[in-house]
Amino acid sequence: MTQREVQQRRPSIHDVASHAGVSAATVSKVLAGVTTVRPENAQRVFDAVERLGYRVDPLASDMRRAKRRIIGAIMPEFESEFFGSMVTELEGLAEQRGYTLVAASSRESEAREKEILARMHDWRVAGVVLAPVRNEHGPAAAFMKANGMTGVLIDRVLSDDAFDTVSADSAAASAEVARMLVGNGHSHILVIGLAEQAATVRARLEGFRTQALALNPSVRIDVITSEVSVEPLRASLRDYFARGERPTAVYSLLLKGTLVALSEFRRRGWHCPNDISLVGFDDAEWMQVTWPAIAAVVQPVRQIASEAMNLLFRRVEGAMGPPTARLEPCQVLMRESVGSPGSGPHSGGGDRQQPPLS
Amino acid sequence: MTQREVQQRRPSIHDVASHAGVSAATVSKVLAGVTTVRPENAQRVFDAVERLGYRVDPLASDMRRAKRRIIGAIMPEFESEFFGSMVTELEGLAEQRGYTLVAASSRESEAREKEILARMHDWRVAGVVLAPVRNEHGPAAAFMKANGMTGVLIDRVLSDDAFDTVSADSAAASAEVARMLVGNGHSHILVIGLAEQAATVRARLEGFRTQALALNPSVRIDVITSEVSVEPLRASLRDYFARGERPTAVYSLLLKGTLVALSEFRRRGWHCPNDISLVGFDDAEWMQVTWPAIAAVVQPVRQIASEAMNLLFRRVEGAMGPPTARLEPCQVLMRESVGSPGSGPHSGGGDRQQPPLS
DNA sequence: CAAGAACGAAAAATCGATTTATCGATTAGA
DNA sequence: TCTAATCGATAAATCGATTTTTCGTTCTTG
Repeated sequence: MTQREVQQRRPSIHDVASHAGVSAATVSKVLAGVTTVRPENAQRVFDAVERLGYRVDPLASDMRRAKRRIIGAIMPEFESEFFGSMVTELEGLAEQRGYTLVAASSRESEAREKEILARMHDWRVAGVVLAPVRNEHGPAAAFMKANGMTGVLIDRVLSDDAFDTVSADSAAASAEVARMLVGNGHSHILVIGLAEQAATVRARLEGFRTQALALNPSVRIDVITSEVSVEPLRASLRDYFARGERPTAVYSLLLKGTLVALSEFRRRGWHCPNDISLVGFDDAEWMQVTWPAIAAVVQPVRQIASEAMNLLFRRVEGAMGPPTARLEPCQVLMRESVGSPGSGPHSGGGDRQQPPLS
Repeated sequence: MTQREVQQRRPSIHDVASHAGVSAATVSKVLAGVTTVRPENAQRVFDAVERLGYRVDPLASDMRRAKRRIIGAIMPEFESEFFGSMVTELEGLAEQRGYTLVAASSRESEAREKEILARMHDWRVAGVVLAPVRNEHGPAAAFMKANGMTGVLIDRVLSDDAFDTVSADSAAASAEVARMLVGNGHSHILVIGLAEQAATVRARLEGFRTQALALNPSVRIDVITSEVSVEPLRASLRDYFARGERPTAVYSLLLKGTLVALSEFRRRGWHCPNDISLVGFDDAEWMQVTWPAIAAVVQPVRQIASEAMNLLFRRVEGAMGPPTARLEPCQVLMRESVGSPGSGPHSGGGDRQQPPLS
């Protein structure tokens, strides 16, 4: 009966100690790799660990430790490929260093973001990777600052005076999109976006505008943005087209906008690239299999995740010095959704074109 | 100086106790809502909590407690909308009950799945929501059983003799797809899938086949599956078409397959639904904005998540009794990618059709 | 050979909570 | 009036590890 009860509950460090005939402190030292233990005793500890199938309880272990081996990750959402793979990467990197990642979605709400952060602070996480809803000046970053938390800000940020930041080089990528579109002869381009406040969205817009005007000073760039959600953006876009505006290309500053643009094109019976060209910031798996394939800016998820974790652990280990602001280069994928203006609906070369067989 | 140090480190229950002039045990009781405390003392505790900004340390709290308030979630991946929103839902539901969710991706590997599970067992999680890579008979479920862990299996499962299971009603949804396709006159249908071993994929196949044959005994159903990954599937599909096989409709049993099918259609210059019809299991946001919109089976993510958590917490709270196997109904969305066979490439009514304005 | 340094391991304190045992004061009952 | 029961609160034990302190041996060294 006692046998059974002992087997029910997981062995603790004391069980290992008594089986090995040493003290719990010695077991702890052996497992921590301290060398001042007699080899004979160390072997007995290893044997007991093996026999009992003992594993350290990370919760109890973190209890005594100054820095708990937990990393928090807060993303605006998990539904998109970008943040989904971001969490996957972060989790893998945390695990590699023996840390546990606790991830939560702020669901695009700054209020929720702060609540989650408070809860992570309760857990006394060693560090936080925060992808803020809006930008680096939100209440979440302020909370982290006020409570002396260590963290890294990613994605919708440019730079901060307290935290390291890592994001895609939006401006450079947008400049390349400008070269692609203006280079193809487009001189009336619509840019759509959400939350112009977000530093990166502004960077994308400015990067695009500057480069486009440099290449062709007479290019016309219309901008439609919405603060709140996608629906107002959809309404504005609908209005814009209904007024008779006919840009030859659309550059969407974010994935949701690309979807909105596509559905509005659908609604009006327009085809890419014959009737209008389209480029989107943020790539997704489906974009290369649809007809036409959608040109897109690919964000370097792995690099961002890896760099963020490197910076974070440097700070966790006590590194001082001014915060750094990293920009990771993007890749711009030219695809069939971009053509030259004026190749009209019946000029061929559009989505009816037969792709080469391998 | 001492002032500052005190402010550096977060207040513990003892700090609250001394500020309130009571013992730590009393503070604990007040915060737990025990009523045997003099109202006067309770008030002083609340005041001290307020003044110090005290919050319970969940790690220390869970230390003493028998059941730790941590739930583990293991998904095959985070990149897709389905598992992404699943994690979001699960996290919200866990939070509602005061639990912390620790999520990890098995990256479609059973070996990794088991390792993650072992690590969650180390944390002594109260329960686990496992979406197995293959099915309920994998090593992960065996590990949970062997170690007396409580958990719920979701998505790629049908039923189990040890754990409650929750999944989409694949068979019923597939039967509806069969009605849709056969009802539209299709008599040669290709079904593609991955990992036929997965119980749900088999259920989808059988649900489809049974209903299709019931409606038209002479319907021809070809099946292409691949065990390993998507690439062999793509190769087989390419072979199949190269041999001159010309089904009039394709039913993909999973999202990856839908993408593969679309890209193969592209490669051959085929259009939906003129040249071939397409229905996919699993919906995604982009499917309704592409041209044509892709008909799809929508899985009830919220219901699955909610039911899984209900069942899990029932077990966590000690409920006994035989495991249940829930099937949540899906919704089948008819879209433009499905048409009638024989309406040939030049018969109109396909992806060139002008959608109604409004 | 005795004092001191070095070494290895055990004992004890600690982390921050919860829970159980204990204790003093008040009230009830005999 | 004295004992027993009740009540509220405190002290102490506990969870499972890590870290610091203490202690007994052995090895140096003057």
